Amino acid sequence: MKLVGLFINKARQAALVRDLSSHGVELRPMPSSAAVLHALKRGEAQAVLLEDADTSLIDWLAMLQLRLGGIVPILVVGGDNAVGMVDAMAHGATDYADYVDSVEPLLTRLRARVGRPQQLRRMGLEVGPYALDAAASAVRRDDREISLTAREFALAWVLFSNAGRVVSASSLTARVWGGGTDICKRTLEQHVYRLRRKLSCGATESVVRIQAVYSIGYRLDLLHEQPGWAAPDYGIAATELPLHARGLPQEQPPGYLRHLWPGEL
DNA sequence: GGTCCAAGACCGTCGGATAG
DNA sequence: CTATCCGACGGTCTTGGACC
Repeated sequence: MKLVGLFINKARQAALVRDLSSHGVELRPMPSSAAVLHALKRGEAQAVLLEDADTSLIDWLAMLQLRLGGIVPILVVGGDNAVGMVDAMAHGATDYADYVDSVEPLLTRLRARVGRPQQLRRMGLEVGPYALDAAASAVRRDDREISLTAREFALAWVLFSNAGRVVSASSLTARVWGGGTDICKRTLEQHVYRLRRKLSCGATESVVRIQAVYSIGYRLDLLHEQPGWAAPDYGIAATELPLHARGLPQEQPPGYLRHLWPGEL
């Protein structure tokens, strides 16, 4: 069995490479999520191993899930500053295993997942009148399909899944293009511009707005309250915040975001 | 402290180049 | 032809200094 992996903790990475190797599993650590995609594209691995390392894990999962479409198993190994199994699974991990004294729990998970047909864990998002279908890379509004390119859909996914919250430009780049890639800021702006045009195209009124947050990133806002969903309440008026923090949400993710599961699309 | 202004940084948009 | 990337340009916003 061949794996590629992303780790923050290098000592932990070395221990895993050694322990897995003794059980006939080859783990190749990668420098970035972009390198992981490249290796998978060349058929050099059957699964991806990620270290549960706080916000890095969420970025890795978002990027890999969007680009792999659930075809390749993504297993998460518990680590320092872990976000935990529930959050990892909610963000698209195929499975989760702790690695404390023994590599056996991880091996068991690997044997159960690698080489078996994958069930897509999370297939869609519903934000206000918009529904995002990850399998089809499409966005629907009021039964009207908005056709997006792969990059545009990846960008939309990250923004919609963080509706009402500011996503930094660096985080957007990491999630859409993968960490380690050197993407010009103009490229991100160009894709945001195209996405804005497509989301508003044909609609009688614009319901969402991709708001630039000066020198920080972007935030997707829902503009009109409708039955069944509500605008986010940031708690503190933006004008009460210091300049650099205006637009940053102060509370939990908004309630109008709902993940869609197979059969709901 | 409040206001004005200039400089620099940033953003939105258009259009061209390149690769598949 | 389409998707992606980047340069150019004009408009907007932020910041810091000068002045009252």
